[in-house]
Amino acid sequence: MSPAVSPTGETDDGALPPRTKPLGSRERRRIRTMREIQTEALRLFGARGYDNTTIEQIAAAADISPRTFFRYFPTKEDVVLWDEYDVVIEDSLARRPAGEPPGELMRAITREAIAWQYARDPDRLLARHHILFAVPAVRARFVEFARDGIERLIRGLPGERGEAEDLKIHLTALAILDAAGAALDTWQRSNGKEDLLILLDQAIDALIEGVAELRPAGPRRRSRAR
Amino acid sequence: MSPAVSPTGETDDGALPPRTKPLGSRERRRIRTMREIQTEALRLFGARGYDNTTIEQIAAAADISPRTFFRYFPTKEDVVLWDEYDVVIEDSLARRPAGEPPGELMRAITREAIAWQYARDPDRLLARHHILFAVPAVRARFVEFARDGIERLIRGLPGERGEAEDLKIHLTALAILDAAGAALDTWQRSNGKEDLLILLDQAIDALIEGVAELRPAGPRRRSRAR
Amino acid sequence: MSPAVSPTGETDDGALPPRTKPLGSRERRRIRTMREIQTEALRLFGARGYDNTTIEQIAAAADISPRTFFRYFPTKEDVVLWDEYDVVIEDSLARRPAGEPPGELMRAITREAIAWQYARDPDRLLARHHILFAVPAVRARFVEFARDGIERLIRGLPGERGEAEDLKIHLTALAILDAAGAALDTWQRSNGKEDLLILLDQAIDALIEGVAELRPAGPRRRSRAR
Amino acid sequence: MSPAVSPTGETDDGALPPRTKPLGSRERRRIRTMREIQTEALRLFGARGYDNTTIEQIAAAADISPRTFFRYFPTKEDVVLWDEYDVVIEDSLARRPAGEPPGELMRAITREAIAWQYARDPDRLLARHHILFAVPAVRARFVEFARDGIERLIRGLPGERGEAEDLKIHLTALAILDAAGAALDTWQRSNGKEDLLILLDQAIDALIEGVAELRPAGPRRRSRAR
DNA sequence: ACGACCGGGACTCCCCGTTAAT
DNA sequence: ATTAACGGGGAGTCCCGGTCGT
Repeated sequence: MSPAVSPTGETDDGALPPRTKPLGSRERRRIRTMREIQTEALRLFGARGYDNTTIEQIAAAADISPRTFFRYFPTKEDVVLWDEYDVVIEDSLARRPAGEPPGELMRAITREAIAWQYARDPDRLLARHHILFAVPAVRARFVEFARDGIERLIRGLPGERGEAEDLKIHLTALAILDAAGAALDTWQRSNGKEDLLILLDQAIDALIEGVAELRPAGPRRRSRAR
Repeated sequence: MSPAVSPTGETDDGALPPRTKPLGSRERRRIRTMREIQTEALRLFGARGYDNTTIEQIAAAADISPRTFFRYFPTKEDVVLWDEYDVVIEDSLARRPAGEPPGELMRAITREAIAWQYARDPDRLLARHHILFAVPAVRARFVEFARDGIERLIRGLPGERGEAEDLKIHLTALAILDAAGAALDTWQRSNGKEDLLILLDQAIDALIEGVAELRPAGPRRRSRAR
Repeated sequence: MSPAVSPTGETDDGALPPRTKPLGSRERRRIRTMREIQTEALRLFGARGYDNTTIEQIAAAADISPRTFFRYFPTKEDVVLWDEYDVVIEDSLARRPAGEPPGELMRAITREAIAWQYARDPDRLLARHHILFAVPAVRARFVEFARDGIERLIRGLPGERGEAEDLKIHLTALAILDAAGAALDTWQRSNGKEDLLILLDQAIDALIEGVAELRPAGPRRRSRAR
Repeated sequence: MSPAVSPTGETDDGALPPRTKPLGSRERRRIRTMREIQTEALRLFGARGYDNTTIEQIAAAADISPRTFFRYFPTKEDVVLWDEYDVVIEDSLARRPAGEPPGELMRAITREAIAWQYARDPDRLLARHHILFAVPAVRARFVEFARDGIERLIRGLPGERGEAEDLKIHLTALAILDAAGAALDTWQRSNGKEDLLILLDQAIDALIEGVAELRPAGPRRRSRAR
């Protein structure tokens, strides 16, 4: 579990990755506040459990009012899910080679997003995924969140594709996300002892193998050439 | 909206499956009550929206007390998700040929569960999936629900398998479920006009194609973590 | 300010007036709880002001949860407005002579409702009207409340009347209510020193005089016989 | 929905009244902004309902910040109530003949205020009163508002009167306002089809008739309090 | 088994005060 | 000198669970 060393020597806590366009001071401040709240929340969740921690307690610990908590995180679940790599994704996208097959693109984005958090603050990632694993409501929201991300990504893809093609990409991306989820789960169960990125690769390989064993159903009912 | 008649003539599609063991009269009564509650709930959801309908209103419409609602459905979401095929699954399982590859088994179970509802009461299935599609919380709970089903199924599988093998089955099953979800979504968006089972087969074919295009990552091990 | 002496010798606190049909034990209990809550609320309002008192404080003083407060009183305003004579009104109605002109009926009902509270617990009535007078939101809700009462009463009136007749009754009732409001205001400003019922009669007389001085506008624009 | 042309040929109905002192440019600008905000608000209220529209949405539609909304309108209700005739009232007052009986004065002012809006922008008046009728909180605030107006007017009346006289005026004015409210309600329920000013006259006539049927209570003093 | 009653936490909305930016 | 941004706080609604009596 190698802790993150920012390549830039910036001293401010929570340096972000090199950005195409830097964030305004307001945005920076907002992110810092969110991280502070998250820090307190994760601490309390770890100590007393997710369900046994109320927003009021989190707010008190973070020295804000309950009302303000909701200004930053629309729901209690979000304080677990949030991380800064959301911002990173579009950067990743910009760096992918043109013409890369969409499936590979999805995999690469997923991998980078995870790797980034993993390198930067593995403890926080671990704490978040302990809860993610244990609390259905949080997990559910995560899935929803990821699903939205996929749709946005597909819509953002260059070129014209048919519905069938989009469906293919969509399902591939979903399967990759499930694989990532499984990797994260295993990693979290090992308490961060295993190497997350290796687990991720293994999960994707397992996915490829498993799906390859399915027989296409198509010919049974459609005229499309066998 | 005509109930599905499979063009292939396969007998399993939607036919009322022979039950291994019949239900007790108490169980029957419970199921009838649940269906009544669900009927009223779906009617109200359709008329005023899911979020604008309170449990109190559902209870009033179904002539029960709010408290009793929760005796039948642990949450508001469940009244959308619930259907009788839960009971059907173990029957399906019992009828699968021994030695069937797990992936195929998962696909067959999924297909039968959907086909059963589709043949029996397509309008209700449609109403439920309209909501499922529109309300994130319900969708989330559905995913959770399905995920649990997979784990139970895997644990129930005969024979010994290693962790790697289980992971493979797990991810394959998840991918199939996602495909089923996509098919259901498309079907629901078409307002039931399209043939659900054909959509399901198409989705699974799309999944197979899409995942086949991924390059295994395994061999490269861990040249660089990031 | 003569305190109420219940004509019945019942020892239970808060005896209600002789009822056509007695209330169930559940209803009795509910009314007692509401009075307890109101007592605490009025005490706090008197001590610290209406706006400076939170529901949480009232709930704490009444030994209930805030949630329960709202089960009894839908809004904070209602805890000021509520009194038991709501229940009394239909009794009053039943005792009015058949064929009484609607205007007189309205006046009599209003008078009895006020007189009942006035005789029974003038201090409470005074405390409530101090707030009613001082807090616009409460006063507003009171007007709304009274208006509803009038509409219900009109609908409950026997016999067939045209729209024009209903309008006449409606406006007369409203005017009487305003007179009652003015009487209550004056009474409250005198801190209960004046005789409320005399004030009420004076206000209604003033209303009659004042309106009598208006010239009908009708003939200017309508064909109806002068 | 044709603006009213009074059959009587009276010139005061709805004509833009000559202003005693013109408004400053700042004031003009303020009024224009308020009208813009109100326009957007009424549009949203009509489309999605009063309660389902948040201040944030109104602010967004009017391109201002939520905070700024409150600089123009102290509450959400006020955006419905506000209109420009407030300014008109003192003009009306100045033009009334000296020595006019107070009751007639009240009636005339009320009538002019309504007629002015009715002639100027009947659609807006209708939209406002649809909400006024449907949303208790708004209606309540309107009553409060009108009541204040009455008190200010009475205080502004020339000459010395006793308390009894003031009470008479007060109650008469209130009754007239209720009549105006009833007329507005009927008009609004007819969707603006009926002639508002005729309805107003009819309502006042009904009031006069109804109150005339009441017997003065005065002489009987206080034979029995209950 | 059911219903009535109550508790509690999440969450939204209105509204206001303070601070910051223009 | 306005305007926006931010934070705070109270009211109110909803979901859901526990308890008790029937």
